[in-house]
Amino acid sequence: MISDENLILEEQLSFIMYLCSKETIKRYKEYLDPLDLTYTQYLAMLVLWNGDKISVNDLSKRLYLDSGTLTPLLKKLEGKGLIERYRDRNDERVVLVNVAPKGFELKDKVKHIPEKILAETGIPASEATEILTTLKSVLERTSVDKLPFKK
Amino acid sequence: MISDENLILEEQLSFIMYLCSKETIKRYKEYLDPLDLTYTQYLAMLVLWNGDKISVNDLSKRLYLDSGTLTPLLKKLEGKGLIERYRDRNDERVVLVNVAPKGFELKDKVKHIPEKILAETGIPASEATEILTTLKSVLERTSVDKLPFKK
DNA sequence: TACAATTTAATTGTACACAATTTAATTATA
DNA sequence: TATAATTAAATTGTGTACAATTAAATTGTA
Repeated sequence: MISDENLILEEQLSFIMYLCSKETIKRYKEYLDPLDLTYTQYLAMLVLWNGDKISVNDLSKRLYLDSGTLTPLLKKLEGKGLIERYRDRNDERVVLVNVAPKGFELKDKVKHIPEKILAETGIPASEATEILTTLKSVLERTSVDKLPFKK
Repeated sequence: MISDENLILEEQLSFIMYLCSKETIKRYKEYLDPLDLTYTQYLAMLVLWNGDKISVNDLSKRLYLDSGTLTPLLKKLEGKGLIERYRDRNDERVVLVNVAPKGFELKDKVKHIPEKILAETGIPASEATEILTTLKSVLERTSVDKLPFKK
């Protein structure tokens, strides 16, 4: 039987997921601040480091972010000299992005952040992998749009 | 052996947690929009519904939000007539908050949202409980500040 | 008891996050 | 082929989220 009293903040899965995300991003902040990168900028760089040039549209699908978030974010990364932005010659609607030379230098500095944070928190890598699998499955079932994970 | 290629966006636990949180909040949005509540406002109301009056400071600890976020949010809830804000007579630094009559009416309308969303996503309640336990444990180990979960 | 230290909210400034709209370019079709 | 429909980014507006600072009230202590 579900009474009103079951509506307790700390028992809400959505709230705990929201806190896990926020607190983890705070952990990243400690490492990213000295590199003058925000967490979202770091995510964008992750995509760009591991690939060739990519359109804003494709990047938005990978990151689950729309152009309203990405456009200013990419302009900031461009302003720092980390990426290059330019219109696609074959389709002038499309804006392509790729890492600039200065952006490649950063990769080595962020490479070990995830391991460092896991170590800090004392979460064993094996457990992290398990949780990752679980949450990927949650995401698949929760995700609203037909994006990469939903496919 | 950890190569650069392990730095793949979709394999980052932090990113998947961030997506789970965002996508879940989008699910809530569908139910909260008609009630003119944002997700964060809903969280604040959850605390207020299940308790007496509370100070902004204590609320901030429950919600893991600082006054920079809470002050404008509470002013909005007050503007909608859902809560009352007033200075504590015994300590004028403290602002107390409680649900207004109009705010109580909303509780019945949000009560079943979490179950509805679970049903939509097809995640069984038993699995949700398991994931909740797992993520509470992650939060405890990740949380930076000495807040409720860290104790 | 004066005054320094602390506490509590509020304020300021930066950076998302996303819905809705707009603009420009491309594609589809009458 | 002219025009309607679609697509891609950018823009606009609202609402967090948080660090840093400020201002007012309270507490601690010399």
